[in-house]
Amino acid sequence: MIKRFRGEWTNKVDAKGRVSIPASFRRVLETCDPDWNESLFPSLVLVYGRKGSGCIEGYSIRSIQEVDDMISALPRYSKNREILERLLNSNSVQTQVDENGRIVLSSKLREMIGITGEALFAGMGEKFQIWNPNSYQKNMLEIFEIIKDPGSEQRIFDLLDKKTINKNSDKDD
Amino acid sequence: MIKRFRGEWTNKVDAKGRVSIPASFRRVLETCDPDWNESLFPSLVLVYGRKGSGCIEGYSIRSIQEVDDMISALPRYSKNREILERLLNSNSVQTQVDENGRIVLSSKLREMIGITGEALFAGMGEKFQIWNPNSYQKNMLEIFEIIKDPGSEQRIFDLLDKKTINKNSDKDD
DNA sequence: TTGATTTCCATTAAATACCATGTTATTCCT
DNA sequence: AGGAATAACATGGTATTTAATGGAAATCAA
Repeated sequence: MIKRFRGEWTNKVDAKGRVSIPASFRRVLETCDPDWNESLFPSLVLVYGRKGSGCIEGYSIRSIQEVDDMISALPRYSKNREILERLLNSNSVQTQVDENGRIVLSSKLREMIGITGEALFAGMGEKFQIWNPNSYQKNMLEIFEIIKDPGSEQRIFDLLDKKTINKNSDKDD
Repeated sequence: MIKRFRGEWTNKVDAKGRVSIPASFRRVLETCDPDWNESLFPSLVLVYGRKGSGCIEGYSIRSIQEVDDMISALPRYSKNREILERLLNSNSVQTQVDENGRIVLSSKLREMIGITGEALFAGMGEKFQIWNPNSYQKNMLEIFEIIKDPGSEQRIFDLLDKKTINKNSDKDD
């Protein structure tokens, strides 16, 4: 059973905004949608509220519920909760994969991330991202810049070391 | 029960990218795939994101889950987590051994490590690596260069001494 | 009615399943 | 222990299925 979004896939976006969700991503959406069964098509949530990010994020139903639960755990009338509700709830939309494995990106969403003819899907474990391919390439270059120094790359991979994870996860930004 | 990937094996890669997984590696993949039983074929994850490495890394399901769990333990929207998701999730793909014991290396993957007609599999304990045979040979030469000085070889093997492992693992790079 | 959105159908390129063969390794029997 | 029978492996070729995508018909909305 596939449970995590993996890999990079580039698909065409037509004039109506239709784009295929990579097949392997659909398998994840299916297993992570509690209402799904083999005769219907999985739902997902698109979040466009992380403004600086330059991409749209796609969540499985199970995954967005975890985020929702964390928001719900915050004090009900706190300013921080209000902000998170705006960025993750107001600025998002629930949709459903169609019978051909596609979703529709509205013109509003396409303009927001500057998508014209192609969309790049990047698996990010519990969620995925949709990018303009050029923007994605730039973003990857920024990441390689960050880890260019072997020491800093090692520090990041050290986060995956059992002995150091607790120590380091505190000061991780 | 076989638990670790061991040994070096060279197998043919055909025009479609099909290549046999060494039989002993399959035994490891089987016992380390929680969904596996004798009537089906084990899954695995190929990671191509460690750019400088020159090889693709293969993980059993159990092995990649340990990595995934540690990533999931990091703060959900942190920069470090995003970097690790990119290197280990975006730059990876889940696949399954077929009934003949083969997997398919896509042309993208083959180009990435410069594989044409043959692939060398190197057991690395909890994971394995796939190399162009020539690149692998060069990599081994680099390793022999590092341990050429008997003192430095000894220091590395000293890491396997129970009394020194904790002290040394901190500054291990 | 007309413009936009959604459903349905068709095509083709790619991925996957299926079948066959030679070769090596293992088992079993005498 | 020797040799025959059997099983497992690596690998090549072919057939079938699925994915991605374009276009048309149908539905909805203003």
